[in-house]
Amino acid sequence: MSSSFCKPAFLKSDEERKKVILETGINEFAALGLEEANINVIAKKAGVSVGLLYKYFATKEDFFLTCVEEAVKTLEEIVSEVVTSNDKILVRAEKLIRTIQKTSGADSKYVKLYNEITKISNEKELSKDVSESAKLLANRVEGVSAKAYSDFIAKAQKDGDIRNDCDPKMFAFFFDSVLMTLQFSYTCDYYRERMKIFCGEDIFENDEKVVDELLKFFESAFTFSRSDLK
Amino acid sequence: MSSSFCKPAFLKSDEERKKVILETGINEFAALGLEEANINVIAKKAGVSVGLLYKYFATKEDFFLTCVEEAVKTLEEIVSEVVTSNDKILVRAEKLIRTIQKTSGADSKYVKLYNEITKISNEKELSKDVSESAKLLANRVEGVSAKAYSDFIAKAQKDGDIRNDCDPKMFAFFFDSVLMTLQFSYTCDYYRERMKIFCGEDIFENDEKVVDELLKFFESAFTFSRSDLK
Amino acid sequence: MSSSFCKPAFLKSDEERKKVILETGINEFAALGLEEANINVIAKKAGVSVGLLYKYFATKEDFFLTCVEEAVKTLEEIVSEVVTSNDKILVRAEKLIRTIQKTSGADSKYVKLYNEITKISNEKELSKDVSESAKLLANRVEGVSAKAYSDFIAKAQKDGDIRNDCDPKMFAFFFDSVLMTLQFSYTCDYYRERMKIFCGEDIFENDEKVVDELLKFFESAFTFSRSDLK
Amino acid sequence: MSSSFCKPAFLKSDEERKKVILETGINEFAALGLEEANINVIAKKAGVSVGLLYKYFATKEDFFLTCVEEAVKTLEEIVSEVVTSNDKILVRAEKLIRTIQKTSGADSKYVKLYNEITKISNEKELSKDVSESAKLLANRVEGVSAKAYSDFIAKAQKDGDIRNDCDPKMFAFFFDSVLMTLQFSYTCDYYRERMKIFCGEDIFENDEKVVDELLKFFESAFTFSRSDLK
DNA sequence: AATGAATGAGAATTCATTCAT
DNA sequence: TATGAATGAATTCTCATTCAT
Repeated sequence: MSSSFCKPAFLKSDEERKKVILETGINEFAALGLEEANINVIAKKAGVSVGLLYKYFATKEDFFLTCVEEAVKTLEEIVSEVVTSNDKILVRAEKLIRTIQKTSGADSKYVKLYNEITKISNEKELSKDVSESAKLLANRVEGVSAKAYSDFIAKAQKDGDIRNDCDPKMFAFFFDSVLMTLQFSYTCDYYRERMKIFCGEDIFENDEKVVDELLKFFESAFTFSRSDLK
Repeated sequence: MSSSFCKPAFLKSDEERKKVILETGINEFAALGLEEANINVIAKKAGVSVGLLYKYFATKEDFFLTCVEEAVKTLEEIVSEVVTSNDKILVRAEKLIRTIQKTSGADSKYVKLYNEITKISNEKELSKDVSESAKLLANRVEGVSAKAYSDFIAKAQKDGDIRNDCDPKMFAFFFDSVLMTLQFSYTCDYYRERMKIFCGEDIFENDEKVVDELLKFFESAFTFSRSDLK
Repeated sequence: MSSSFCKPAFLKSDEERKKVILETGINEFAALGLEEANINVIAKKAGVSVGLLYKYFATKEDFFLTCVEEAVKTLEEIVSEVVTSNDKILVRAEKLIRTIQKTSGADSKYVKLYNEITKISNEKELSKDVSESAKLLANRVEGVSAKAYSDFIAKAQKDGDIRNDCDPKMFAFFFDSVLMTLQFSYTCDYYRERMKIFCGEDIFENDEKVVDELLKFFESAFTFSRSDLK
Repeated sequence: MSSSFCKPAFLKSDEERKKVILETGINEFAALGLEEANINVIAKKAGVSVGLLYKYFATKEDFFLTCVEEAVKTLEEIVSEVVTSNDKILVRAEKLIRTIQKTSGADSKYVKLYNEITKISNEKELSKDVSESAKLLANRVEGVSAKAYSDFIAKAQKDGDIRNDCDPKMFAFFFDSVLMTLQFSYTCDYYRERMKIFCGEDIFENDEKVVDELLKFFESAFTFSRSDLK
């Protein structure tokens, strides 16, 4: 909420410029990571001087965090739009899947940046503050869906729509895990390759198949089992 | 097959030394990442000279890849042991989950290193070869499970054990996605936090609950649904 | 006479503003030195814009010199007041010592700035003009006392008050050296420590002792010796 | 004693190189001061790489302190040689004065560096450690003479050589103050100018006069006064 | 084979100075 | 006249890589 990683000067500055700086930052950090990205290069690409960047952000890390925050905000918006609808669970799942598939293009940088954080938080030697802050920021995305998912599952249980012998929170976690992995598969090189290995080289030309099969998987998972398996 | 990112000298050198060097490298790269890790520091920690390291590996990247290769080999072994058993699918799933839970300690470095790769493969500016090679290496881990899972699912379908209206490959992908995310949750800081958000602060003191719920989830997912959901 | 290192605009500006700017400058330069002091910070502290500062002074160095000039003026006033009295030499000495002891608090910045110059004038690489000008300015303080002291000593010799086998100028120099060092001891960290080493940790709580002993020293020095020393 | 501002690597390095590095550092720091001196320039002048300098010293400040330490050691040697002789006080004084006059040439850098410290210890914004350490180091020079002077004066009092109604410590302080100022006058630009103002333009071509007059001053100061002054 | 001292290009950050408003 | 946002050269420090021993 309180965007606390930039200096006041940044907030006061021109909207257009703010946008350009954040966008350039997000692009670079998403493409190269925190360490590899170069402040001087970012400044040049954004069409401002290094000095100005340092008027706006005390350190490279603060600038990074501000970019992450922006990316997270965007993701939150995308996610909460779909997540807070009143549709039945499978309808929502379908919407989420299709959003993930569409998002892969232009907005992939937000996901990539988010993915970058999942790694950074492990790194010792990085000032505790940076990794901790990055983690907290990115967790906001999870926060949105975690609550929405488990609430919805709980309600669906009450309505008798889905099995009631399961823990809504745990199932929400499994549900989100598949979707998050799918998200990465549509945006990050590595996960893309991984998905191809599992699903075949042409899987990314077959969006409908992905929707169908994943819905089947979720439908099944949430329903009472025949229980003759074993 | 043996992609060999090292110079012949390394292969010829003492077994013990090879082991120490790789272990130190894996530790450091897992803890700090490719950029942040320092060759001079690794050399010191491994008890050899930098010079020798450069006799063994042409570049830092080559050394990194050799470490990744080693980590991947270890993961492959761990995975294939469980994956290639002849148990029914849920028995296998349980074994995998318990392995993941046990592995979190000592062997976490292999997973962390594997996680590092998922990021690197996105990075432009990194010599194409490095990210490409890292991707290929890590994908070997997927290769093992992808094949095993989909084969097994296909067989289970034939046997009538599980629903036959689903694509074995796709389901194998979803299955693995949940497990991989679980794996990360037990080893990487960020995913750990994420799991807590979904499942509660004390989830890591409740291994049995995780096993139970996830098995329920999988059992359900693989079985015919009551199909009255909508 | 008015060496004027400032632009005409400064002279024309509001008295109050001039005062604030010089005071802030003197404070900062005294506390941090020429290099370490920051024009942007000074501007902020003085409540004016950097731009205005540059309307008033062509360079940081010019601003520094103007501050030095002001400090020197103040010191000159303090010094000449005491120095030009008509008292006997020891009475004057006592007044000087007591002034030094009292001055240590609020006006210490002038002495510190003066002390800063003693260093700057050594520095090559600094535009010749700056160090040269600083030297000339600060020497004005010396000028006042040098003349006063040697004149007085010469007169005292004529009056038979003090030994006449000594060079008034040289003795004035020795006299001033002790007083200047005392001055620094009461204002600058380093000299303070040095005085403690010589005179004991509690010397600064014993102003009277300092007065007494130093007067004894001076009295003796200026009087005919028993001459049996060897 | 424990030269604790450099890394072990420096101590292990070639004697000749150590000498060159310290000498270059002392020269530069003496000429330009801590802030203005440039590590890259020093490295070039010393004929080594910046990298190596940073192998030897963790920071610019540490390098500076090592140089100061070296300068102080040299000064201590010079001082203690003269100071600890068994001569009568005026004989010693003469030796000290002549040493100061001779030292002015080649060894002036040590004095200049020492003078630099007297300023640094005032500067806020400088890491406390640096100024504190510099102060402690330089105080060692004082330590040597403070002890020697007051001991000697006390002894001379017992022997009836000098007045016994004065505090040996205080008189030692006044004695050293004149000598220190003389020292600076023979080495530092500013004090040189100051001495000229007091003693005349040609004072530096008149070493004997300085010796004579200062000895007179000291002789007188230490002897019983005729006490008819006032 | 093995060492580790030495290199130097490159990156983050600062701050005197300018200039459009 | 006054502002303060913007500039970018310059500085400290890091670390992959080399090479004489």
